[in-house]
Amino acid sequence: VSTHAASPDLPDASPGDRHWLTDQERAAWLAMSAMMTKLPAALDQQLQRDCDLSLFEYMVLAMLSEAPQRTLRMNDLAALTSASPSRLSHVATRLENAGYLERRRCEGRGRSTNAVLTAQGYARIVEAAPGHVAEVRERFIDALSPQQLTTLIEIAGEVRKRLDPEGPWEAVG
Amino acid sequence: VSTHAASPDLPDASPGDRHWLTDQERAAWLAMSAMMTKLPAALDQQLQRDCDLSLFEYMVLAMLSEAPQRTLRMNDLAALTSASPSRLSHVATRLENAGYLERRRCEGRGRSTNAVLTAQGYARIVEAAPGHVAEVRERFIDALSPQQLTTLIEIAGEVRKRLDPEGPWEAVG
DNA sequence: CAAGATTGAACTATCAATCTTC
DNA sequence: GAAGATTGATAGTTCAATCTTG
Repeated sequence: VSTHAASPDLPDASPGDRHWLTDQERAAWLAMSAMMTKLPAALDQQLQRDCDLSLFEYMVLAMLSEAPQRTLRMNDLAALTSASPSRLSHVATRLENAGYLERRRCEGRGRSTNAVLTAQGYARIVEAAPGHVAEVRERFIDALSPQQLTTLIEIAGEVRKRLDPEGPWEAVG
Repeated sequence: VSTHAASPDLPDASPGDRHWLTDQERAAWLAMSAMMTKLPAALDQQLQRDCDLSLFEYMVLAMLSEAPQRTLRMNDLAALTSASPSRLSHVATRLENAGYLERRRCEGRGRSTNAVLTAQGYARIVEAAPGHVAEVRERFIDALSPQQLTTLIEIAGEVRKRLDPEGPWEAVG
């Protein structure tokens, strides 16, 4: 019992068991499940080993490095990194203590906070990027054909609609 | 700087910056990244809210429920759930204390340990399954066409080759 | 009082070290 | 001494509560 009925060779499988997913659906889900677990783990390991950064920390610094003025509102940064406000806030505290970013209250109209990448933070991401990108290529991108990449973009788009009832602004970055 | 060059409108972008990934590759990676973060989070939430189980705990119980004798060696269970031995061991301790599984030394030749699902554990997974499967359908499976599912299985297979140098035994379960 | 953001407490995962068995 | 498995310490995430501003 996970996403389908118990194995038929089990003598005491519940009689009411039905197939919840077809074989194809089940295969897709299990494959996706394994990939979602192992791919981030592999990228995390490389970053920890070579750069003493987590994948999430990398994402935060990277998104800031690409933003105009290297600045983003905490709220937007959370959305770009798919993180909860709480998670981002904790990590921002660490990154701020490390000297990689600064937080400033939005002046003028002000209930929001800006995160700004420091020069040190920019140097850090520039240093870390090549190794990370190489890992993304080796473990992910280079494993796939252009057509598979295209389909994957479609797939992720469809899934996002189911996860974010509210709108995708547009392409990120 | 994340997986490609810094934005062109940045006055002080490093002159040596190059495109690390093509637009398509970058889009695929960012889309995948968001999906890998949000999909497990959504499934976790449903299970926590309705069943007081984490997604990983669910997977552990589910894999056991499908195994012959509802029994698996810890090592195999770790592989099936894409977890480190350490992670599985900690969770097994919790699940054992909750009465959902038992651990027994493999008798006869014995450096390995068996995890056995209890009747209580089986009841738990049977109870949790419908809600979980409904969520998997709503957030993932039903968003995709059969063709997309097929491609996704291929994609995950290719990526797995890059992540597990060693062999995939065969279809899981 | 709602939105944006942060905090502290409880929980979970990861890493290195350990223990046992072959 | 290596494989299978576990443990304890450390680090990170989540949840609920809080604080501030419009």
